[in-house]
Amino acid sequence: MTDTGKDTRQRLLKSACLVFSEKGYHRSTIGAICQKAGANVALVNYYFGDKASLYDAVWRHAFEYVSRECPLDGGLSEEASAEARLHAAVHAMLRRALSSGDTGTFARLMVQEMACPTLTLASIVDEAIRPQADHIGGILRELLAGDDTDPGVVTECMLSIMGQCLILAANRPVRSRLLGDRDFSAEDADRLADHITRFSLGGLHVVREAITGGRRQ
Amino acid sequence: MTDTGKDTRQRLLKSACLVFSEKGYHRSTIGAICQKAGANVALVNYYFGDKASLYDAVWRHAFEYVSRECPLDGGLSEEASAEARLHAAVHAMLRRALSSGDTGTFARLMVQEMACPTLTLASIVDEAIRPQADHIGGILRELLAGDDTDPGVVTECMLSIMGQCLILAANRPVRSRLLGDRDFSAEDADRLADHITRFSLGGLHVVREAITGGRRQ
Amino acid sequence: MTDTGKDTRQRLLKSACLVFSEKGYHRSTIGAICQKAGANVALVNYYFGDKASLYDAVWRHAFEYVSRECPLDGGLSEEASAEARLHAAVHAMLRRALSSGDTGTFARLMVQEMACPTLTLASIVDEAIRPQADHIGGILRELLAGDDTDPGVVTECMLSIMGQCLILAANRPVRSRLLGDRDFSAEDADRLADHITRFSLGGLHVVREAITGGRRQ
Amino acid sequence: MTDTGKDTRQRLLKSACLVFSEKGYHRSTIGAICQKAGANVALVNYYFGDKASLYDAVWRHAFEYVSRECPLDGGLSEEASAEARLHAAVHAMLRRALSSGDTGTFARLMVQEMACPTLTLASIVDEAIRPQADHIGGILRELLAGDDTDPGVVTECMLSIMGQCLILAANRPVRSRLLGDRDFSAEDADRLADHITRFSLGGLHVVREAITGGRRQ
DNA sequence: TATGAATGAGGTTTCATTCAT
DNA sequence: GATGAATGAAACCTCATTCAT
Repeated sequence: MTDTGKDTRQRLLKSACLVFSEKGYHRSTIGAICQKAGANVALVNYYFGDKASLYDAVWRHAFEYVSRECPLDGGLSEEASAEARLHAAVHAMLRRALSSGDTGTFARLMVQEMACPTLTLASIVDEAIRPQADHIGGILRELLAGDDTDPGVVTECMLSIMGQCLILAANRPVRSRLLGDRDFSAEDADRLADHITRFSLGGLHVVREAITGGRRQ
Repeated sequence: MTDTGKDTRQRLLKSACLVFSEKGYHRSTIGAICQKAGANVALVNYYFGDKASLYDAVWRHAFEYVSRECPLDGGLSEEASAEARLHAAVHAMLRRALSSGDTGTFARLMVQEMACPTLTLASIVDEAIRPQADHIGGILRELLAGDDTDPGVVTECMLSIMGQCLILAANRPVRSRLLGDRDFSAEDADRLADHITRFSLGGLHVVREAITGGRRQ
Repeated sequence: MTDTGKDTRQRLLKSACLVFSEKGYHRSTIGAICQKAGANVALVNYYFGDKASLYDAVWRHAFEYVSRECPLDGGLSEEASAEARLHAAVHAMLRRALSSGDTGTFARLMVQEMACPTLTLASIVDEAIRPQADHIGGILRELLAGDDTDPGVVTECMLSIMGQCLILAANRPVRSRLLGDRDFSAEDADRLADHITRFSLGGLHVVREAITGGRRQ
Repeated sequence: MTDTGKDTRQRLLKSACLVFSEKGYHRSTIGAICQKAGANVALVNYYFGDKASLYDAVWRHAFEYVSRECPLDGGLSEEASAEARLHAAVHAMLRRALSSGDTGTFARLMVQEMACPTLTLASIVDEAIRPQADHIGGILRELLAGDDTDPGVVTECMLSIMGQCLILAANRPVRSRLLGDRDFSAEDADRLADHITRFSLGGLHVVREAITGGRRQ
């Protein structure tokens, strides 16, 4: 019987993940979260303090979950080829972007924050987003000109790649209205990962040519 | 001659453009919009009917403004090369994404809708977003395999390109926290347009190889 | 061109008659009245002072109109039989109750006041309603026991008759929902006047029997 | 044991009965209802959802109360004479019309709806008003020509009787201004019921003569 | 005489939060 | 741990009225 407490807390957290990631912080109401969890409205404050702290807890949960279930290295060792590791990272980002359950929470929260930043934003960027950007950056340096690569170029290429992935995390209503039958779902992650990896390797190839070509002259 | 009347309406519209594009529909309050415009709260109702209709007016204004001041064809004729037209379209999207004034309103509203769609979404997509997607699609077909190109491939490449541009329209706080000194501003539009165009042409080259190479064999 | 003034005033008054009699004082808005009249909102205050004074003017207009077009004596001389004069009064009240245009305004305003009295109520009762009640009362005294009739009995019978007429002035939605196909319209005034007169003469006969029978014993 | 909870809901309902039946739906404000109940304005939403639902609850309450405390059959069995049952129905309607407390709420709400129908009107007519009209109609058929009676005649006579009762439910201010000392109160219900029953039986007698006399000839 | 603009008050509703039990 | 009740702030909207022209 001591489990009821933990259990209710978990139900609230799960419900909050769904609601916050779908509607964003401000459109979400504590009432809706509690109703979906079958819990009393006062319990959010009991377990989490207030709405903002619940939001923090949701972020932490989503980050831990996705880092564990859907890591950017895809299980590959550091010795795998840069191409393979890029494919793994793209694939992971796409699974995050296209999933609807727990796996998708993180990417959708990110889209929400990119539109409407909350006070939580700073720590989110520091703890969750920058490490992933650095991970991609490391792979890109290998694919470009090694450690000597101009950091500005790395940043540009990183944004090129993350942009291709993040646009797919935009809310389903927009995408399905725009794309109609051709909208994507989680099953398309493999195919899209192939496309984006190939497209990006092509792009990176040209960028590297420009760099090293310019350097040799 | 008097500063009343049309002037107040314009001030309200301008203020609403700023507030809506920065905070999104739901977080924006009529009170804040009117305060910034130096107008009574009831005037939104007087001039626009209600909050939703004001939002519609803001979209229309932003769309007209950006279509006029920052068109995707960049003033190029239809006979220009596909590469040049792609560069023009990317350049236009980047100026929209990175500008802070009226030019930037449209892209920021789009990011807001991708996170928190409103009831206005459907007509926005139909009237404003799809034509632009089609414009890019037309250029891409030329760069790939002509009118025979698999529509699915065109869609994927279009998303690759729009994704690279849209990620830059994410709210400034997120970007500057992540990128620090290397964050971009409107002055970087030229350089970034060069990068994204080059990167994308590299990607498209590989994609076309895969298509036509596969077909010829 | 000096006619525009009077003309606008008249249009406002007419429009106000329709709106006030349909919705009552409080649900009616100056905006709706002016819109129906094709006039600016400020003109009500210009011509009538404020909403309450417009309402007063409407009452006066409706009372004068109905007194002239639909008098309770129906054009009969004082020498006509009491039965004929009762029929005329009932007929007039029914035409007022069932008409939809100017003729119907007075009765509908009365129903509104009976539900939601306004500050105008007192003068309305004194100037418009009591004279009519007295007119009916006079006829009834003739049909009962002459001038000796107990005033309480006259009042009771007067209410019996006016009640039968006024219930037909209740708003059309209620009646048509309740009565369905058998709801009444202005064309039924003749038939209903016959019914109510016959019914009431029957009732008055019994009441007189009770009075005079009791007196003789 | 605490006075909170159910008690507050009841206080709100009671207060709403008073305010709605006195002023009608549109003139009544949630603020006034809550103030009279000593409750916070948000509690209407908490207990009833919104103003319209509170109004529904008031109707239901008033209907149940009056059906229980003041039924049209007055406790008489179906075998009682039609005259006695008519007297009971008239007596019940008058007690409803003249009472000031809970018993009077129903009739006063009805007068309000007859002047300013709300969206609730349709269900009110169906659930509360039509059954009562049918009850009277049944008695009238017995007093006229049995089941063969022309339904139109039954309707006319029913309106004659209900009209005599409903006019007494008109708001007190109107009546007392018109009648002065002779205005009625709940204590007059007995006497008025006698008058209206006698008056109506007289009227019905004549109507029946007209029907059956005409038929026999 | 007429108009459009502007204002302030008041009404309904929503919501995060707190409290007593 | 959990609940229902209660609160106050804030948001949107409506409307009568006033003002300058």
